[in-house]
Amino acid sequence: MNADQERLEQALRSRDLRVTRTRRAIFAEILASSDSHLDVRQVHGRLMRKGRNVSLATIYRTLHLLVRSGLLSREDLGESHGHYEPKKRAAGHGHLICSSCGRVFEFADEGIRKALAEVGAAEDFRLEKYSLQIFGSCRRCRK
Amino acid sequence: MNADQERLEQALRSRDLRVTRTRRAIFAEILASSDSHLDVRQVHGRLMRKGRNVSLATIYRTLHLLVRSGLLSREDLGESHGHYEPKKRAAGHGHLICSSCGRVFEFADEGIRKALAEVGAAEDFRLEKYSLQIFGSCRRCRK
DNA sequence: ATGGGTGCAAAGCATTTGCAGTACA
DNA sequence: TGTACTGCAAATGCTTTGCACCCAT
Repeated sequence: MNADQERLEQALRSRDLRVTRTRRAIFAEILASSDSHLDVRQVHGRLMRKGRNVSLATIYRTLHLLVRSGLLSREDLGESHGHYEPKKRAAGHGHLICSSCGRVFEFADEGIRKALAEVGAAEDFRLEKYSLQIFGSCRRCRK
Repeated sequence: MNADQERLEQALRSRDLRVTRTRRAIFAEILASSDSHLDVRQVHGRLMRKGRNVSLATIYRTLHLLVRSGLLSREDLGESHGHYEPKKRAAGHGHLICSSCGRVFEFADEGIRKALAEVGAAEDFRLEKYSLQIFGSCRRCRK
């Protein structure tokens, strides 16, 4: 049993929720592709290909649950559906999205964090989290 | 005929598109509520209340058109549907969104702009535009 | 008049929900 | 064993599309 699965068990048990095979599988799938920002259909496809018959409804329910429990975060990458990734410690981080090839690069820059805090302060706004998407073209696509 | 309507005519004519009553009305509605970030249903509601029988389909089509023409921009404010506002000169600006009352405050901070450009440069990414949402609680709601 | 614009209804996606059956504590 | 969990299918919400009619040019 690895550390991530233990975090999952702990999070679920502490909320009197059950630790099921399906929940383990869904959580593991997101972690295994932590740099790909999977969407619901991708998670479903990967599980089905492994012979796990999991319904879309359960995936939606489980992902919501894991987001509420603080294990995952849902990201908006400029498409009509959401993407999921393991939750970072910081209260937010940004995504560089290539408009051409669609690849996503993450970043968490301290300068931005500070600039955001200042903007919030100027408006007397208590910052909880932020969501930042930068669209552009990556080096590979510019050639 | 005011300056905004002239901009609309110019934008449409230059693309060999027709200047219709319906398009004028939709554009005017967004401008009239430029600080409210209207969504499609709100635009529809306001027009209907004024006795203009405009279909949702046409509103969707027209808003897309105006975004493509550079007159409006579509913003994602963390809901499952989009919001529209007059397009600003700058290639992007952010929104402070109160998680409690839902009010939206805009800002365009030079410090953030610079920090973003630096992040892009570090990854050799050519920045086209950005979208930034800061969630938190406004002063009024914290009391 | 003629081709683009519009309303209406149906279709398309992403997501949620009701319900009956299944499996974890 | 009892109840939360799950699959299935139907429902929902937002948005797009097909088609016949309408109106700017």
